Amino acid sequence: MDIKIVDVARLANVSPTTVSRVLNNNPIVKPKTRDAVLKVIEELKYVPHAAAKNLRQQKTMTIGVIVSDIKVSYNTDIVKGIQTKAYAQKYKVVICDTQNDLDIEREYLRLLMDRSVDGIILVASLLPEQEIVDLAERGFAVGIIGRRIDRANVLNVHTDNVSAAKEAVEHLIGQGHRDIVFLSGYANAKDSYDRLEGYIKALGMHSIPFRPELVENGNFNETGGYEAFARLKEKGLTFSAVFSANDEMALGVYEYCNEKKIGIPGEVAIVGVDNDRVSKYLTPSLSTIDQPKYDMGFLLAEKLIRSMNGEAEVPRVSVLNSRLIVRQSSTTYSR
Amino acid sequence: MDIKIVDVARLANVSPTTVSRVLNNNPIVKPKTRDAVLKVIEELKYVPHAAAKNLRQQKTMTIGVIVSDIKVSYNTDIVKGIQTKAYAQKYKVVICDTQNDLDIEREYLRLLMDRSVDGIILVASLLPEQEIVDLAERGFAVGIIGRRIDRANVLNVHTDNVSAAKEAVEHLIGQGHRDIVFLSGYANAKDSYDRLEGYIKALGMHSIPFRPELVENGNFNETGGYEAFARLKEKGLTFSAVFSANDEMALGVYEYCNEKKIGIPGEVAIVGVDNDRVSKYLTPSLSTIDQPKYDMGFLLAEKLIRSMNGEAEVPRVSVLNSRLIVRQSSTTYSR
DNA sequence: TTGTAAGCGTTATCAC
DNA sequence: GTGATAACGCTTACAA
Repeated sequence: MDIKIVDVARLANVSPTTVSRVLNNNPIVKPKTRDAVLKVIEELKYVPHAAAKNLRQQKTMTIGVIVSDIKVSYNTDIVKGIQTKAYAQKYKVVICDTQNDLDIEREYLRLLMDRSVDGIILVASLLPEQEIVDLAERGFAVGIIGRRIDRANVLNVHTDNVSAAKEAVEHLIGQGHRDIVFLSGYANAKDSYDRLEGYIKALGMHSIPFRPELVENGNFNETGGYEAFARLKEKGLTFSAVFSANDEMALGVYEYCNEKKIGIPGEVAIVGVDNDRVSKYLTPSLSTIDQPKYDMGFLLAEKLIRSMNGEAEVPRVSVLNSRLIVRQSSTTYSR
Repeated sequence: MDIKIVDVARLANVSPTTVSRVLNNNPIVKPKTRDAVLKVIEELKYVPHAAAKNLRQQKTMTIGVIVSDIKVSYNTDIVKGIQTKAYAQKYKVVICDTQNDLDIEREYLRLLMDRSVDGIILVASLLPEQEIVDLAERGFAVGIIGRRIDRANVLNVHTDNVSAAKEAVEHLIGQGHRDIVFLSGYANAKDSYDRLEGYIKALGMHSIPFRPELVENGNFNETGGYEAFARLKEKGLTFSAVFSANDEMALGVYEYCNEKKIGIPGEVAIVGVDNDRVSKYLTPSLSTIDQPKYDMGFLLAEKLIRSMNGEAEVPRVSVLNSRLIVRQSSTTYSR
């Protein structure tokens, strides 16, 4: 437990420097010496002390990932992508879960600024854009996934929410719907705003008037979706379809419909966003927009690592394509 | 970015020691000095360097959690419990995802042995018991969740798998079933073995002969469950119920039944284990054994922190109760 | 109440 | 090829 490099050095009859060289695979050491040292390391079960190494080298080979909620499959899929790239490059990954709380997110950020990580990735971040920019300006390697942001030194991978939403709504229109609800997320979330834009565009392309009363906020979670849908119903509004800015809120709609015996998709068709793990298991299975979550994580990790390694020409922003997965909840002919 | 304690000290006209005292809330510093120092810290946006601090103090205030798969809700629920306790005590949490690969698990373990964490928690670990014991013997603070293990210096929280399985199977028997399949996990998993024991006990208590041909291995995953169930069906065995050692495998059974139009619970009743996030969304909803995952995480984190702080009398092993959640998949009268 | 100086365990630099 | 030595940035005796 408290064996250090000098202990190894002593037992192997070499200097600490040599041991260090062996540890770092410096090819200059004579094979014979190297083997002797390795034997002692094995014998003593020596493990280098990370803090000492980090202090001396001023880097940690670790990436910090700040996630809104580790239980959401959208986030974990992204994390998987990050991990895969990171490990391949010998980077470790530290995951921090903010529980969707902006203050906790800030606290974590401060925590990670102690240089225990070489770079930071934000997933589903609530942080105001300016604070992210500040971070970058202070010299930290920062990337953000899922949210569109185009600022100096901030790496970004996102999907085109506008056109994805448009595709989803057009799909509903194609199924014969004209009165389509839009369930939005937090008002301040750009994601949500973009989806609204796509929704309006789709309506416009088919000459369907935009009815603002059909837009309701469900705060991106199940309960919020339930309540938003309940409000719409209780107002007595007429509509035959729902486009939900994420699958979680759609779950709330399912629940409400179950309780009130409202048939899906017969009486209400639904399309969500995120392709959450549960959505394909629902009855009826939920149509949704699938984002290439894993790839987004992988790609941003790659960008970040390249930029941490001093590469100047790392493309700052990448846009990946999402795709509509049509399942039972939006198709009248099946079931 | 590279502001250090001396820079703060210089600007505040004090010694580095005083700055350090302010940072660590040492009450001995005069309020006036303290304020002056804080102002400079703020001004310079100084953040202490973790590696230097860790090196000097020989601790990191970080707990490492090694998890089999971050996508499985069983794991994330536990992690949430760990986090909550840890953060309350000012500990950070590092999550490592082994992707159910024993070699990756070993690699992570080696990584964490560099003293970048003060203690290690294993969740759904595949590691042979002896290796865990070795870890503890080398002086690391180690805890393991979900798997029963009673060895010196290894902290443990688990549930009583035997009686939980017994309860589930007795529930099925109570519903009139006598020919009950047991879908097991990896052969070497103690968890799975315990559940088998409970299964056999329950049969015994109701004088139902144990039929070994009704036990099939599904490797704890969806595909495995599908295939195991298919093998049973193709052998032409008769049975009216399935007890699956986890919910994932039950998903496979659902899939098979869907394809072959086998009615659940009419033709086959099913009970799983884990209360996975998806299980309540299935149709029919899946009866399952719910373990207090969050509490398990919380409790083990508490044990670990206490033991890292040198408390001698930390109870090594705790057993929590799981409970049967009866849903539609095992009750003939409903739906 | 504050400051001086040593030391945590590595690795980088420079000799040999 | 190998080794002595300084330095990374902080905390903690001990002194003042």
